Amino acid sequence: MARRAIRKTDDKTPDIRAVAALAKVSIATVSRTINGAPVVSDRLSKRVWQAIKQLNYFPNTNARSLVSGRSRILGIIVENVTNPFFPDLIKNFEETAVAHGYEILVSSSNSNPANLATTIRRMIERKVEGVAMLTFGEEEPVLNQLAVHDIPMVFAEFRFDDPNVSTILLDYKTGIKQAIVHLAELGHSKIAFLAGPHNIHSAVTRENDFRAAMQEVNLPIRKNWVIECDHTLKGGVAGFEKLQALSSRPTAILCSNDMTAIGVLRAAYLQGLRVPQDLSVVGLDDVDFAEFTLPPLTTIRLSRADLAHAAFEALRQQAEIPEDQNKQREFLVSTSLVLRGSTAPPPAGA
Amino acid sequence: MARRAIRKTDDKTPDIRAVAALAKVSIATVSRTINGAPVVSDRLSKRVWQAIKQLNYFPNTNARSLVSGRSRILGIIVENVTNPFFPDLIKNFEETAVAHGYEILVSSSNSNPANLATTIRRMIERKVEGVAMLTFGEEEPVLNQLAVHDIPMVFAEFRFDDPNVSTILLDYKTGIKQAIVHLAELGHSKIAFLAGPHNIHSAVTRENDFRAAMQEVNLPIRKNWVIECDHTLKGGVAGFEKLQALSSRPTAILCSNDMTAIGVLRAAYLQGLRVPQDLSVVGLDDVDFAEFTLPPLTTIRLSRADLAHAAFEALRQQAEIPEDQNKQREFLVSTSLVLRGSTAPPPAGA
DNA sequence: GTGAAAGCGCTAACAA
DNA sequence: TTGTTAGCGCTTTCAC
Repeated sequence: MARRAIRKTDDKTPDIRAVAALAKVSIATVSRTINGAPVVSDRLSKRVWQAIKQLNYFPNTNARSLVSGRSRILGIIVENVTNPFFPDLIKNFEETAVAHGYEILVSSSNSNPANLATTIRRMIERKVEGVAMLTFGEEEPVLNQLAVHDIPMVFAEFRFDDPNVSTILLDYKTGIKQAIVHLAELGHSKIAFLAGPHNIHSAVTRENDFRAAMQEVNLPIRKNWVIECDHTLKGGVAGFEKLQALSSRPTAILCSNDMTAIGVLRAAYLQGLRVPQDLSVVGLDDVDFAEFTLPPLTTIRLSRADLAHAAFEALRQQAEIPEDQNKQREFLVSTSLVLRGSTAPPPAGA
Repeated sequence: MARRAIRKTDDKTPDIRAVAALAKVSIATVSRTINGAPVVSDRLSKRVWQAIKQLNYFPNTNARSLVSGRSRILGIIVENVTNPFFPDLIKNFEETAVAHGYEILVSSSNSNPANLATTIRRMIERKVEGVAMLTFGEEEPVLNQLAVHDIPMVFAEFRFDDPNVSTILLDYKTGIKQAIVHLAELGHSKIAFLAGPHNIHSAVTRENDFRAAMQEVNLPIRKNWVIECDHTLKGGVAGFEKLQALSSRPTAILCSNDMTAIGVLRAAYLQGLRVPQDLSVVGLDDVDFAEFTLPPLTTIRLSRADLAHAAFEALRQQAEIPEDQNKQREFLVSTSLVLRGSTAPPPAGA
């Protein structure tokens, strides 16, 4: 109570009224000046900015949001697994958002339903203006809850016919084709594919694109050489061991993601197989440390920056473009091969 | 305008008044129920929760913050370099914060002064209740700006005598001592240290702790074998090459951080030196992919989870414990050696 | 072009 | 124990 009284007089952080008083204008004029309303005269505007500086005034975002109904906060939900792809995706999304004056709420939901519910609640309570759900699976529960609250959403590889929902399509085809061509040009014809789990859209798409690319360059696809793994390092190790157990082995392995490829690198090393001399390995994602592996991993880059930008842009349009106008509802993110040290011509005898 | 009218009647998101009306109580009772005030009778409380569920009501955080003066938002500022230590630190901080009902604002400030200013502005405008500045340097500008706004802060290895400021002390000594003892027990006596840049407190501390540990186990410190690097992979490569250029070379290298160690791994590999048979390497940090390097890196773990917890706890106490009560102002985070595959006895002839 | 005044949805006195 | 009411700091009509 005493404290309250003191603050009132002394160290109260300045509000819009204090600025108005100092600039000898109304609070409406201060508000207009700050928000760049085109009507304020230069004379008053100057006085206002001067007062703002003098008082070291910061507008209160809460009050602003409360009255305007706009929070300038966006949510992002990703898988919270050990895959280093996602932290980097969040970082890119955050940077883009902040550059445009938005804040972000990040979800750590471990594809655990209870966490997901909490996440959604957090986002609704903070009045997010849009949610990017970049999980490559399990979109439905989020979709349903958020739709009720009329919150724009963007998904990856998941289409839904609602004006509030945008989709980012990932063009794996281009990068995968480049990788297969690269391998073929090196002289490989025995190419295996370590696939991702079939319950994830993106894994299935990647596998299909591998098959298509192989056919386009007229290379045979051996049934034994396409193995479902789980997008983890351990899965890569297991996949590699299955391949090694075969009597006829591939000279090159394309992996559905980088973690799988890193598992292959590890397993090959332990078995005394040299990469790339004895075996070529290609990943997909281009996670940050793909360049730090030994040898540095040749991989298909799925740019997190591009993906993040697309997600942000989709949400921004939903939030800022009036309902009756057309907005882009589909975005395409491409991939491309990054050559590093894990590919070489097949060994002579192979 | 038409839209406004429609929303007003039909699809307006329910507010506290709607809940009160449906439950036939006052809005104060609804507020008390939601916030767990101990005075509400079971009878009314039940009616209120029922109404909340029925209307699918979510409290508006903006309104709450506006009136209560508490945002339940914390800020975190870290270095935004390629060092993978930091994203993980953020993730841990975020998880802890969310678990306690806080949101976080992340700074991407690249130790660029303009970005820093923007970051601080963002945080002040959103009324953060505390800021964790885990940059290991450049604390002063933040300190000064935030102090004016009476915002609690926590720093790493940076003490400042203000009731609003807490400090996290990092006990590198324990882990470094363990590493040196480990190496000595393996038979190494020729141990080099690839230091971090001397303008970062933590780098200096690490180097001092290395020197102290060496003395404690009675091992000589060769001047040539302590080299200032820059905590990057490239710096590690350069440091290794300087060591190799010497006529007398170490059999083991302790690095000031993991990125440096990974550079050494890389450079050693390219020179045909086998780790750990020909050379033992130890890192410090235990970044996520230290276990994915070849060989997996033996390193001194500085737990990001512990650091994040300490930072959160420091801020939480500042925010929640009344001014006149004592709060913990110093926190200690320890380190410990993690044995993996990059250390072994020195080669026979060495 | 500018100002007065009405709330945005909620919490916390204060009254009953 | 419950209700009434006064704002929190701001944006936005609506007058002037």
